[in-house]
Amino acid sequence: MTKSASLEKGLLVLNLLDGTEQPLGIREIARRLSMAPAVTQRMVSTLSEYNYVTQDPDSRKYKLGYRALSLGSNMLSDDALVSSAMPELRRLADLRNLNCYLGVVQRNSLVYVLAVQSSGPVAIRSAPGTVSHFHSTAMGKALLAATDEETARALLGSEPLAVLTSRTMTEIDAVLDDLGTVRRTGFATSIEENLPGIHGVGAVVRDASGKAVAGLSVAYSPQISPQQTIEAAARLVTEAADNVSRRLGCPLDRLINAV
Amino acid sequence: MTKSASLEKGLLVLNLLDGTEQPLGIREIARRLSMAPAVTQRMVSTLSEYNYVTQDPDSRKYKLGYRALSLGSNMLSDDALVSSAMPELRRLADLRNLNCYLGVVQRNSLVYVLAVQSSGPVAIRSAPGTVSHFHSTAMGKALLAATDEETARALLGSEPLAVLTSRTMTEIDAVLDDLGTVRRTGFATSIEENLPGIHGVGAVVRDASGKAVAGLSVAYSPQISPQQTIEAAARLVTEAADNVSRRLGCPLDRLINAV
DNA sequence: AAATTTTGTTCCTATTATCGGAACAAAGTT
DNA sequence: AACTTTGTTCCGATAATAGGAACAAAATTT
Repeated sequence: MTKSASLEKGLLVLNLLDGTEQPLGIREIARRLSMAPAVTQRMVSTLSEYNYVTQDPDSRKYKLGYRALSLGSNMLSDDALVSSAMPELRRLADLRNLNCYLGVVQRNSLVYVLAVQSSGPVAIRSAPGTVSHFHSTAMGKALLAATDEETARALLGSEPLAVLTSRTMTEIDAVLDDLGTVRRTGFATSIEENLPGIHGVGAVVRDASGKAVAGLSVAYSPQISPQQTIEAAARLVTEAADNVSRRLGCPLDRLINAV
Repeated sequence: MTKSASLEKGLLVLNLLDGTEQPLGIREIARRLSMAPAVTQRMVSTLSEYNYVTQDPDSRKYKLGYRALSLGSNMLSDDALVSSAMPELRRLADLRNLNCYLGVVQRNSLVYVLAVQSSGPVAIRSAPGTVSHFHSTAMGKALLAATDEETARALLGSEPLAVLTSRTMTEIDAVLDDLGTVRRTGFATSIEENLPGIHGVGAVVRDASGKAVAGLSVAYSPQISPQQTIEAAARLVTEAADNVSRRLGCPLDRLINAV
């Protein structure tokens, strides 16, 4: 695969600016990326022309522009999946005080597409576009369970599983074993396996062809919400996932709580 | 301002892919951008390597990748303004069934940063990053009114004002005249000036230095919500804006409803 | 089922955009 | 007021890019 060096440099500038809070000057960007200031200047000027970056009028430093925000937002608004899931997530977040997520598999990665924070005390931040792990999250395990073992192994990857908490499953076979339970019950759990002190419950959303197209999950802190139980959350999640699936035209017998 | 031709081509590919719903093939992208297929291939490969675009495994066509989604989302989560405003918008959207927006001025453009749709029947879509007009929206006029006439003229631009509805103000001087009322009352209105059948009310948010840093607005359809009045909406909007300003450390005497 | 068009992708070299040191003016700092 | 550091421009040596041609794999048509 041949690649364009100049375009790559521009993307590196975007990545850098996306990762830093404060605006950066041309020479500082150049330093961090080991590029010549003149080159950096050219990249930044081009990015600026397309509003991917903007220059602060006072400090003359650069930060991400609004195009960085708007890029990809059409993916959300034009999407049947997103518009079907949004009301369900909002309902769960508002009425039940849960942090709700919708995610899809893209290029063997688990990507969050929607994140609706509960208005309650703990907002578990996870911005759209963020990549997460299959083996440690309830959403990830729910999606794994909807595939065969071969695909699941491919999604888990060849590298050692990342250890995120003391309860993260570290063996691929242990994860695969867990999927049997997920398939039987219709939902997956993550008991402090992804974030310390956070419980998650996830289930899959299916489209008209019955294929699993997304994972829907909720997360909460049992320390702050002691009245919340896995079982109650599982009921809410599977119902919400089924509601979305129904809206996508999924056959009724493929729903988690099939009739 | 010199610019990088290759980077520009890559950005054009992103713009194209962002604007089309269906995935596009290499040769189709090349055709629409008048580029050679081999060149397009190189750009797309590079963008793909950084996950800005992904290739559909079946059709081998390309669409935006998850990096297009995640780029810029840190702007939202790390931002004091956004995290201060989000709860207020959510409250207005949920309890009062209003579509709520937060926007800032960037590079002489009015950019939506947050959009919280009401769970009610009419969701007035406006994705984050979208650019809107100063002269036709309540948020825009509120922000204009917070500046002096010279700055306001600069923000309105030199081109003729876009006509969006039959009630859109088309004369710059008429808009500037209107700002006096906005300054006196503390809020701006848009009565079907931006979207037919949609009323909007907006006010400004100020930071610790008292500077207007953002506009907060709500929109609703009076046909569907006949009980809603401009006056009631104005009270909610100015209160919400003041709450956000307070959270940003704004001096109390600079608030709209000053003590 | 065979023929044909269209697809994504790679190769290659003339061409052209890019690189980066040097130079400049404007801010900021000492 | 002297000095440093900043964003920005210039320009010749250089290295990356452009794009036609070629290929194999799909998709389409015959």
